[in-house]
Amino acid sequence: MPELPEVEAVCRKLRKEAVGAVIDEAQVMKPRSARGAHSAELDHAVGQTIRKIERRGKNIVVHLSGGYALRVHLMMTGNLFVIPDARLYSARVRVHFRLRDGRALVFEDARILGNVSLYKEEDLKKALSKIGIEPLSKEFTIEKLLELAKRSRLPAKIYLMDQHHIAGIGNMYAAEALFRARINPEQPMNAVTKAKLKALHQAIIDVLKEAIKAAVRSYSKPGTYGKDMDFNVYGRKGKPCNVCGKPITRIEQGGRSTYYCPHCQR
DNA sequence: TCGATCCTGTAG
DNA sequence: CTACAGGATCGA
Repeated sequence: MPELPEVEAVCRKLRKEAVGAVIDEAQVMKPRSARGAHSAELDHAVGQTIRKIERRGKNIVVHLSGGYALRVHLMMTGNLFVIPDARLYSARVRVHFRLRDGRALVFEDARILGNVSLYKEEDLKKALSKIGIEPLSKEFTIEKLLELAKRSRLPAKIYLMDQHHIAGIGNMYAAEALFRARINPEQPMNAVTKAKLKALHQAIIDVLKEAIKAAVRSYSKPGTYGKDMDFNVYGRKGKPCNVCGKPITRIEQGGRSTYYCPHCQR
């Protein structure tokens, strides 16, 4: 499920449903799903109250009483949500928190790539400090992006997906933002013109905000996974560009697919 | 900085 | 059957 907008949608829903609940039991079905450096045993979550839900990049942070916090990363196929009856959970649930009111907070993850780990608040802060700037925060200004871009020769697409610089952008929205800013995904970040970086700054913000709206709307509706938003380039290999009509190209960057319009993005 | 790797599901 | 998947980490 995850790029910033989808993670944001998950967080918003959890804020309504999970805050105030008390965890009575923590059950790890797949040990791989509960690994994590510096993480404490999940048992420490038992007896604690869910105080607050935050998002940092693509991470979900569930603040608990007692100085602990859960960090959840959905990776490719994870999801975190509340089920009405703790006993009725799917086979894909990897971590299960039974709540005192009979419900459960469950981490579902088909591919077992994501993870849930418990930290002491202090340690978590340290762990998350390596993540880059939040693109929807007021700190993410044009000047900030210009300054960041200057320091990297990474291809623009790889750069956008690298969580150390800007947090929360993944394969789909990186491609979309680059298309809107007319930037070639292979162009080194420090070689992108100032005008295009300005356009990119706005494109990132617009794309993410639109996607959050779409994700919130479609979230909870089954079968809408991947259909939050209409894309100009992502997944459209060979189809006509919405601007110039020439075919969209697919290339590989860092082992991932990149879609773009070679005519519009130079 | 690159490539392999972690896993399973699904589309072609 | 093979190719590919909205992600990140690790070692060489």
